[in-house]
Amino acid sequence: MTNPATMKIGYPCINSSISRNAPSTFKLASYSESKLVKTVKNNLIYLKNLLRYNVKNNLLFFRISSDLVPFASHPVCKFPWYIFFQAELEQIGDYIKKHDIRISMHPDQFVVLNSPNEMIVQNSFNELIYHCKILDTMRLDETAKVQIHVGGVYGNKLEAIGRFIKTYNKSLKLLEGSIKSRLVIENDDHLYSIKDCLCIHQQTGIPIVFDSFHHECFGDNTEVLIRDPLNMIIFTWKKNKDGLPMVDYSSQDIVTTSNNSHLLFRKGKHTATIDLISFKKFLKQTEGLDFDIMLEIKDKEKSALKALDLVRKKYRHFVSAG
DNA sequence: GACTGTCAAGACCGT
DNA sequence: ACGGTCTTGACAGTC
Repeated sequence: MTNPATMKIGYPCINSSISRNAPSTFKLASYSESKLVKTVKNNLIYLKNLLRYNVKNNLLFFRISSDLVPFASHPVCKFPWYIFFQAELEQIGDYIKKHDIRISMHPDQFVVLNSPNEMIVQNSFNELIYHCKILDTMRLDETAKVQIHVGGVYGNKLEAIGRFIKTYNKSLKLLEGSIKSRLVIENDDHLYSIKDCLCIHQQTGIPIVFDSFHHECFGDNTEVLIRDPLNMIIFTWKKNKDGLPMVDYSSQDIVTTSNNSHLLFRKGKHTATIDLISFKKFLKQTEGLDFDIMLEIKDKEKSALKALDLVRKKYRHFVSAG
């Protein structure tokens, strides 16, 4: 049985029921140190409010926004924000640890470790260093992960995978911070499948995040199995070191087409809110497997609350017994 | 106040 | 070689 006492439910980056009192970022052209300090200060206040909301509502898995410190990995930023805001970051870290909140971060598509272009790889390193610096300064352990996609294919997937493995095994450990121990890879929707990620795992030991939506989109799957691939990635996580496996979940937007009477998936589109019938099916298919789940759905915390409610009802006997 | 173009960054695809 | 698209929110400028 999936254990509702350990499974954590969360959502990424923003919460639509918590208002902001100031801009979260600004344009590069208007960069200044004072603007950066002001913005980060506000972002940290927002993050604290958001975490308090999450604790109050039992949403104990959260993805911290990559925009916490705007332009942190850009050459324009020489400001040692991690020293300036050290006390506040530590304080947030203490709160996270106190309430046992699971944390992840997800750098944008610009992190491409297997690019043939050295500059792009270097920029990717800088971006990873930035992400880890946040988690390190918060003094979070290795269960707080930074998830990325494998990258491009460049006409030869085998070579591209080879470059990824070489970079991971040789270069990443030379970088500062906890990058190598925090990095995890996620299957994407058209280039690297779970199978491809497993191939990389075999030669690196990198844990794999299972994205159910990308898995459904990948290739021409007519009948998509969830349980088998999920079962395979679970063993890529070392429970004591990495924590529970992470799963990204979102539901397909189903649309009708004019020239076809069947309902078709429009690949890559997310629904506005969680489809509880699909989610129920997902829970049924994954019964007995232990993981934390991140709901990547437009209305963020609202869907997470609906999902939590469903899980609680489904496992009422467990919760009341435990 | 509403609307719209634009934003640091990459890869891929069709033309 | 080049522009559009992916995806996406929110800033910033315009009316």
